[in-house]
Amino acid sequence: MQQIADEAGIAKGTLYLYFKDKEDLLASVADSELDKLRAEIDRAFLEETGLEETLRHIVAAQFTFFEEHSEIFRVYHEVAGVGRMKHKRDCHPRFQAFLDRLAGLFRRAMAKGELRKANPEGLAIFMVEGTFGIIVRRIAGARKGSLKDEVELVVGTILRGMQAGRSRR
Amino acid sequence: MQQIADEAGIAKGTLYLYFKDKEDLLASVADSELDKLRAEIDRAFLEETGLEETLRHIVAAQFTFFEEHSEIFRVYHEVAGVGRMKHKRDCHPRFQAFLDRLAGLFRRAMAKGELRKANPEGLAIFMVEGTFGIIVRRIAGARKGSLKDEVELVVGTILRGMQAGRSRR
Amino acid sequence: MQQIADEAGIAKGTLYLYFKDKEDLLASVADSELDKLRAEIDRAFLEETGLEETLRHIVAAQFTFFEEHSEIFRVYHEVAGVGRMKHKRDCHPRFQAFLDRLAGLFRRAMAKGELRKANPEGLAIFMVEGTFGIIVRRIAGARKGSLKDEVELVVGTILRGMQAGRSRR
Amino acid sequence: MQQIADEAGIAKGTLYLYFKDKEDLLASVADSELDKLRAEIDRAFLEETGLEETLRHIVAAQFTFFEEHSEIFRVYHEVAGVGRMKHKRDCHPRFQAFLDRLAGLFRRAMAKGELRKANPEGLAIFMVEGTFGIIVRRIAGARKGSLKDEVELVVGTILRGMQAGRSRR
DNA sequence: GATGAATGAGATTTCATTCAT
DNA sequence: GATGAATGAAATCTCATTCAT
Repeated sequence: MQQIADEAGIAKGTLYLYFKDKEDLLASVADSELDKLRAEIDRAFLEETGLEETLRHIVAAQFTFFEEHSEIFRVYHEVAGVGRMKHKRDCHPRFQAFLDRLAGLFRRAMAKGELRKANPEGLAIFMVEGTFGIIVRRIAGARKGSLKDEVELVVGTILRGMQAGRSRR
Repeated sequence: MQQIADEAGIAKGTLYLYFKDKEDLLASVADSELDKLRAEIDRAFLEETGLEETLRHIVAAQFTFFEEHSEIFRVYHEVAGVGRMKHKRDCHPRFQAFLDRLAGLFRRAMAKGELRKANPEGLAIFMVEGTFGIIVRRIAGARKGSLKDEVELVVGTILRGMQAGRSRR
Repeated sequence: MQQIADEAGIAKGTLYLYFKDKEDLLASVADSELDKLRAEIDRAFLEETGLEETLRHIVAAQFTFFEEHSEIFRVYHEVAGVGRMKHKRDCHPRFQAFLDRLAGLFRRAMAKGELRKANPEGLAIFMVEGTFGIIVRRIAGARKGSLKDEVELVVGTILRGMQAGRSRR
Repeated sequence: MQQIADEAGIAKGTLYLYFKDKEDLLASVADSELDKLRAEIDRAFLEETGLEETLRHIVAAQFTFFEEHSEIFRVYHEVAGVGRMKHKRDCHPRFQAFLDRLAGLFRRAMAKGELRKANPEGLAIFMVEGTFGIIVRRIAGARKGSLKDEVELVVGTILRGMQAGRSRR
């Protein structure tokens, strides 16, 4: 809490004027800042640009957002997904909602025959956590390279896989 | 530590007979048990069954091992990869070695033309962390389904992607 | 630490706001209060009143200070000289500096022919630890008697010894 | 206790077959080994060689004994004199007895006019603790020099003091 | 008797939370 | 509202002591 207050440039006690406790703070901070990311992802889901563009939009939004808000990523990761599931048995409702929405996107694409049949929830988790794995390493400075390439790696792999001779339509 | 001791049915102080401190305990527990997983993954890397079978072997080994050692996964995840990178700036050497080896496998496959050109380290991270995402949810009880299907989801996606009309050779 | 906190009328945790750890606390407490004693001893060394008066001044300062700060003596003795040498292999730098200064005083007096030739460091240690031995017993209540007599005992013995017929100038 | 057991070449538990608890062990160990020193000091007190030789004998016995039993000195110092007075309010009965005997020696010498009048208990404490101060530093390796010189420093100072022109009878 | 693994009370230290200013 | 010194519950760690083998 001291560390958070320091970075925020306010006093430790002041935090408790705005947040009930630490958990509330973590959730709220992530929540409020993340609204920008959520808005962007919302837009991705709503615009009717087809599966590939939608995925590209979502993944690019994540890379871009956390590139500029690396402090938040730590909190987000702690409170939202895998990090939280080590304490509680579920992930954050908002995060779950995002996963569900992504799974829904996959499910519809499977129904339309755009994607082959598979477990849509699993695919959503796989893509999102895999993406987070790459983001963590970027934040730690262990990866350079353009965001564009990272996005292409994720979306290209999910859609077309890595097998040669199948990569371009 | 008290909690760990309680679960182990021994006294708090007893833990310190076997481990220097908390960090040592976490690392050691994971390390010793994980040797079985490492051995299995070693075997996967060494047998010459082709890229697809090797990947399948690795991923299946991970799912199977953590299915039976779910307690370890928490520790492992904390000490090895993403979890650790939130405290330190690098991941565990053994984990990094695994990532490197996997990246090497990808790199050679790319050189041979089996896989299309991409960033092999990024691909390794993506696959491993994505897999862990699924494992966490299985452990939490949020996912049922056969291990075979989970493996197929991961390996199939990595190799062939999800786009319809490209899934079988 | 609990005991110290209790006596100070504050909470255990509060101690750690002011001191890094237990050792720091012990050293600091002794250090800060001891500045008064150090100042007095400094004065003794600096005023040019001759060997005998200087020694009398130093020894009197020690008796007087620890008479009024008996709590400190315990800490001081633990952290500074003999007490510390049972843990570490040296005594506290400040204490060593005091011993050196005293030895220097003796050395110069020997050079001038005021004192007979002997090992000045040994003499300094002997006088200081001997003095501390008496102080401990005063603090414990095992000795009454005027401070003046105690000082006379120490300084008189060091300078003129106890042999009869040699005691007065 | 582990350390003590190791040095003794027996198991920790075995210590408790012979000693009730740690304090008992420290006291007993010191006691039994110290019997040799006590015997020597007894001899010093009993032989009728005059004050100076008696003191020389006592001090030499202490230097010699602790030179060869430096491990004991730590215990002895903790359990007997100044060290103990930081916990309890008195020193060890045996140590007190030694101090009393030494003070008695001084008192008789004062009565006979061999020593000038002073506080015999204080003188005993001063001499013994001063001697211990030098011994500690020898054990720590901070002092070299012959035992003979150390003895001479102590006894010479006590009897004749350091003032020039008074040193030899 | 001897052992040393196990114990647990107690010591040190941390840190989320409170509250007087 | 804002502050940060103070708190104390809980965490980590130590070590004298016990007891099954």
